[in-house]
Amino acid sequence: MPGAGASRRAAPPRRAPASAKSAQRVRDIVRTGRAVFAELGYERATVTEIAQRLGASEATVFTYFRGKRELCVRVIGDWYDEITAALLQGWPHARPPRAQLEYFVHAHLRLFLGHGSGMCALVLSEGRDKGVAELGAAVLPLHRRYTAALMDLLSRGQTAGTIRSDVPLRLLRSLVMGPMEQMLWEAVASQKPIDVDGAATALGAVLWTAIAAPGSELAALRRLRGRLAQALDDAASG
Amino acid sequence: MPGAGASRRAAPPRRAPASAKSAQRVRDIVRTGRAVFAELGYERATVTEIAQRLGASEATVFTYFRGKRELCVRVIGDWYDEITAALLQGWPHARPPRAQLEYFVHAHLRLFLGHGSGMCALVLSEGRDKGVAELGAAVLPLHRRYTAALMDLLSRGQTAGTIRSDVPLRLLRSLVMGPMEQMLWEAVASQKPIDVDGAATALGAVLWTAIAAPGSELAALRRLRGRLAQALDDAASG
Amino acid sequence: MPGAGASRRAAPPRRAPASAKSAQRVRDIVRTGRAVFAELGYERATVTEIAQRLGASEATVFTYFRGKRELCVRVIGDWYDEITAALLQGWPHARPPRAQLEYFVHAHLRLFLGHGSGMCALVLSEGRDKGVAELGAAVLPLHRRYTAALMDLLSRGQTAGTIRSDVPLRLLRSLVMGPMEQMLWEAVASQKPIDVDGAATALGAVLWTAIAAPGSELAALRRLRGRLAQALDDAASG
Amino acid sequence: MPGAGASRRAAPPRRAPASAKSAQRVRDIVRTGRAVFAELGYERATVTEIAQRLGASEATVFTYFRGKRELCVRVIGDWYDEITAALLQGWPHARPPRAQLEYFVHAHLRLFLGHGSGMCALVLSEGRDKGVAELGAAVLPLHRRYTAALMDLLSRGQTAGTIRSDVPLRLLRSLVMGPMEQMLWEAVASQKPIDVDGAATALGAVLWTAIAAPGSELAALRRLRGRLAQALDDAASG
DNA sequence: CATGAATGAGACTTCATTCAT
DNA sequence: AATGAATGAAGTCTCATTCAT
Repeated sequence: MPGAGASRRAAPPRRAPASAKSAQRVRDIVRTGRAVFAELGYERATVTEIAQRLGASEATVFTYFRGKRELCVRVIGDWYDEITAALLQGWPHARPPRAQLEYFVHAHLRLFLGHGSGMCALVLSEGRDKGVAELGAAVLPLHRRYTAALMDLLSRGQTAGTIRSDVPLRLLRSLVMGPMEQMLWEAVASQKPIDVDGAATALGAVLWTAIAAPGSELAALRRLRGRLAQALDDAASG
Repeated sequence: MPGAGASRRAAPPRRAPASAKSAQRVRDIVRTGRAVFAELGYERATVTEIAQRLGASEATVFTYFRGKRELCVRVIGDWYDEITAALLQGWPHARPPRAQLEYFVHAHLRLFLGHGSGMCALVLSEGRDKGVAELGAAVLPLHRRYTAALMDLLSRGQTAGTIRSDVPLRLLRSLVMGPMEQMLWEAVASQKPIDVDGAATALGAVLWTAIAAPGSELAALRRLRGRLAQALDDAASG
Repeated sequence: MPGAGASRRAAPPRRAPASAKSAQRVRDIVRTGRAVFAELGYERATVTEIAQRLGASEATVFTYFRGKRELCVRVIGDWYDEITAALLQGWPHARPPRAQLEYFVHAHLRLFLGHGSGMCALVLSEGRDKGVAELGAAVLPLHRRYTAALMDLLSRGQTAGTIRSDVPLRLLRSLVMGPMEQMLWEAVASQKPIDVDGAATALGAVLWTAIAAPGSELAALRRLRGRLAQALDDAASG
Repeated sequence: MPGAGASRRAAPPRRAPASAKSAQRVRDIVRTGRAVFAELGYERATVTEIAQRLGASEATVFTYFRGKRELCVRVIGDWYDEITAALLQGWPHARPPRAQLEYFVHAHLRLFLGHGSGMCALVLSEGRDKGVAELGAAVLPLHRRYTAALMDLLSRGQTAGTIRSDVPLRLLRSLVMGPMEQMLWEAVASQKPIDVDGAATALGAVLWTAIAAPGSELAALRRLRGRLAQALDDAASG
């Protein structure tokens, strides 16, 4: 454990990214790192490769980042910043919930599949790897921030009565995000570009019917069935 | 019927697994490999670790498997054989579609989270890693076989009119599998055992409403209400 | 008079330290370097660390010193200048040899263990490292200068007859310095402050009896024994 | 009894050194490692160099040793085993204390300066390095074991009255070992072979007078003189 | 059949040092 | 005079994989 002396600096590895030049260098490295990580995944990506594409030496990368993992965290964070901003920028606040959901579905697919879908695979796969726990821990809050608008939409929908309230919010989120992730994986696996718009429209429609509040009679009947099932259970076990 | 899955094992590893002793050796390696891969993930698992737990030398592993990747494919295949068999064995063919769906949800969560959820993480995460493309390619048909019964159920449901037909079959599958995968990830990430039964029941109900044919549910519920009222009447007057 | 020691600094580092400002800069670097080298030892100390504590850039250090090694040599030289001056300043020239020896023992321990004993370890350990041969070569004359007063004392003692003359001067020095170095190492290794005064007093007494001239009869007898042993040897081998 | 050094090698790195071949390989690596560490010191020695001289790959070294540090500890331990055994093997238990001391001085110089004196510098210098704390910690008990016979000698001498009792045992040891270490350093620094026998004889004599009980020496010498005179008389008259 | 032993190919990381500004 | 920035050159260590016995 070299350098175990006294109070070394926690944040930057060696150089303070104060100047404009330095900041630009950091941006370059992050951009190149994104390309390599997206293309190869975390484990197969090497700092050597990143440095080569950057036209710099490996040491330069380590001048700005403490290591491969930190760079990857930064790359993912950077990407989330970007897509979160893009998501929010176009959010149709004025439109009805269903339109907002459709916007989210649309935007989500488009953003995650943009630029070769490499980042999608990186985030969805390595972000959960047990081998790199810190990565997962770093991704979680970013993802939460990214889905915050959706959660807000669902929550307000429940309050307003347009979205079903018989299901906890978290499950609603899974109901929306889960199928989308499936589609994303299929797209990534098939390696060929899919019709994002078409898929998004179809998915949006389906998801809405899945989470929308049912008609009043249907809702009442569902409640009736639930109570009946419960009563039967009680009678059977009591 | 373990090992019967598809046409894996295209070329024999190095020598033909002819004798019974050899077959037993293969089984032992696969079992040990499953433990190690489940515990550490693909990248962090080492052949050395597997050999050590096996009480054999690394070379022995390579006597029966062409390499780490092939062993992992075999481990996953073996596991899919197991859970697919378990899934089918208890399948309630005689019961109505909704019950079958609920069975599937239940069984799926239970099987994927069984024995420490390590295999769940392995399959869901590394199985999609771009770094090990062959792994993903090998997992896909296994997963298809695993979900075949569900697809069949959905397909027949559409034909019978109990499941909505306004959505292509593949999307329906995503609608079912996606939310479940979300739950699995949450369970894996939280590291603590969850109430599988409770979650399965809740999820089953929600998923059914999401995929059921709208009209059919309403009609079925109305019938239920009618029969219930009749029964009450009979009881009162009898 | 720091820096006056011997003929160090054969070639100017890079630019002539002409101005007063420059001289001050050199002093600052040497002071900071002493702290870092003392704390971490030669190998583990880094120019980066020194520059950071200095609040300057690494390049600045190289502006004034040809490299890490040269800086370290200078740091050690500076330190020797200091302790040599301190040693001589309080030297009790007027008092008898034994008192002078005791003063030396006292002062030596105090000086070498002062300020955390880091310099003690640096000089005793790294100063002899073969990996940094130049360091050892640079330290030797400094150490000689430091012990010059002791040598003088011993020499005059021999002449005066108060210190045994049956032992060459160099061996006498080892007889004095050796045990002290042992004590210093024990102190450094144990990491805890020792009772310097007590140890010095005890050591001083012992060392004096070890180097003091014996009574005349004892001395004569020792000479007799020596000649006898020599004669026996000659007879045996001749 | 080489190899008897405590329970080092807590867990082998990867391969169990069970077989004879393996044990031989370990011996070869340790021998080569000794040469390289002795020649270059700990920091400047590289595993690459060791492997090259061994005619093997670096990986082979790491197969048998967890790392550079562990190998160095083993090298030093091995060396101490050797010199401790050699020291004890020739120990003149039957002879008087002074002869034993002279034997020790002789043997110590010879052993530490044997084979190029590289190990001497390694042990004396790096063994105390703060940078490699584990090394120092590993060397200490070995050195204690090495000096155990000396300590025993001193202790018994005090009890018997032949060695001065006005000084604690530990200080006595410093009084003996310290000057010897000084001589060793001078020998190492000068890079040229010294007259070990001559130096040892001189040093032995001096050290004895430094630690012997004052009265006892005088008495012994008087007896010697008496017997010598008697012998001369006899020879003259006979 | 089993394996002990060896290793090639790299991965990540560190640092003293240079140079243009 | 000062330094921000870049890097060459090593260094330690890991592991899947091969092969002779």
